[in-house]
Amino acid sequence: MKSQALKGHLDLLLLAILAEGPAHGYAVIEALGVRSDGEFDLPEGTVYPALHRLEKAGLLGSEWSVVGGRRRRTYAISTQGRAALTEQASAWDRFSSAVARVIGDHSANGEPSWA
Amino acid sequence: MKSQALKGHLDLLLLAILAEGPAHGYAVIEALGVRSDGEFDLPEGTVYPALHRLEKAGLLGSEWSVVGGRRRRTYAISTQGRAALTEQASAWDRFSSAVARVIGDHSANGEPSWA
DNA sequence: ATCTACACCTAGAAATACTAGGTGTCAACC
DNA sequence: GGTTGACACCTAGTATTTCTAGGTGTAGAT
Repeated sequence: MKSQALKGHLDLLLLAILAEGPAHGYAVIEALGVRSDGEFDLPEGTVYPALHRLEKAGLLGSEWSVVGGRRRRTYAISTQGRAALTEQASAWDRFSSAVARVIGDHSANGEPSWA
Repeated sequence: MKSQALKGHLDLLLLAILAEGPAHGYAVIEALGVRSDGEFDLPEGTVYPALHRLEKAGLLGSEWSVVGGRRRRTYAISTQGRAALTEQASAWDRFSSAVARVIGDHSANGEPSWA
């Protein structure tokens, strides 16, 4: 817990989207927007470098293609990526319920600890 | 949403702890550990600068004292800080439920979008 | 005397996410 | 024929956050 207890969660989101099937970067951004009901409208400058990072880490593979005259780089999750997804999803569960415990429970208003 | 959609959540945690009553830095770290059931065991180098930042931003006030021969800096949340807490708590709710929507729902496995 | 817990601090490194540009294709519209 | 907007990719540099790795000093117990 001492190590990066408050890490970012973008990798988890990207892996989750790609766990449903291969997609290219632009489609990943749109899927995140749709699946989050508009909460996530991530700039390309955030997502593309992250995809590159995940590919370099072996969690994704990619392939170029041309569709309708436009080139696309389609990413697919790897076995390692699925393992990372499982791990990060459970880390998210722990993290988010810990946050809930901290911010909820505003009832225990007895003596302040500093007396 | 386009702007810092994935911000860190430390400020929220600190404000939530201090909303229950004033406390000094070391006590805040311990309270976070206890309230999160050990999930958050944050290094001092993470927490102290964050408290300074929040004070500079006007969300906290602080006062020095000496207890048992040891000097302490006790922080208290300000009115602005309470407003920020309310705002950040609801941002957290939106954020965490959006994450849940993205990583849950692994059933819709129809045609991949890339055809 | 030394060690641990308490209690504070900072500088610099590492990582993350964003801004702000850039390239090029295609379809629609004027 | 020219512009505009959606599609689709990219990177360099910046801002911010968080962590590492030290440092100082008091008090109490061994």
